[in-house]
Amino acid sequence: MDADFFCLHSELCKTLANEKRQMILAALRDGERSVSELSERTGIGQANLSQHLATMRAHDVVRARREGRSIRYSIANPKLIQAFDLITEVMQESMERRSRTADAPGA
Amino acid sequence: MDADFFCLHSELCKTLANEKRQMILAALRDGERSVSELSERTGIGQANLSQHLATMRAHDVVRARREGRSIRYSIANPKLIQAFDLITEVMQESMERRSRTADAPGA
DNA sequence: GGCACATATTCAAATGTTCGAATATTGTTA
DNA sequence: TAACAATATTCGAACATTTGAATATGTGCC
Repeated sequence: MDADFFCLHSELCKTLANEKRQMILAALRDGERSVSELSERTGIGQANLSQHLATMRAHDVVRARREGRSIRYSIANPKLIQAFDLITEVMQESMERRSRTADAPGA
Repeated sequence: MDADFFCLHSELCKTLANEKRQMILAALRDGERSVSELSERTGIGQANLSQHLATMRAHDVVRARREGRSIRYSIANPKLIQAFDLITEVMQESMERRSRTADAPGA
């Protein structure tokens, strides 16, 4: 595990670490969507959406495929969904621990 | 999944999405370490290390425990290691695909 | 070709992150 | 309690990210 490894790894993480990109990924969870569908579903404006999609394409997080007039995006690797869900679990467990600690009589 | 969810989720991701913090996590993988041990292992300076540890503490990514003069850190939730490894796999698969594509005769 | 539609790119301002130097805090031990 | 060792915090400068407005590109259809 050299410096390069951590650099690449954190680049990929950074790609996932953005509220809007997460909304986009969530919208892509159950299948391909066109940019305009994504815009409707997420409420993100056209330009910004396209920018985020470009970032994710560049890091191989999503795939683009033209179909007629529109371009349909999908999640490139199902493991990304697993990772997303794992982080969700960590988040929930940490919130549970927090509320348990706050409720504890000794605190 | 509301806006809050994505905000929290991406906050946690952001905490992981940094080269140095990843080095710290990797150094904590196989057990507790004091700050000075971490500094030696990772080559990160004291102040900066402490800043990153504070960020990770704030997001419940690591735990701190005093032992004698030093403070020993550990990873708060083993699922974080799973997530780290999943992202590693995604990264590797994406690199493999890339080199296969580059080598492909049709390209 | 020329128009309309869908998506991408460029630009610049606002905002957020990272870093080391300096300094503060806090437990431990004498 | 004073001195020390270990860690934490504050500050400001450098750098990176995010955003919408404007504009460009590409595609299908007449």
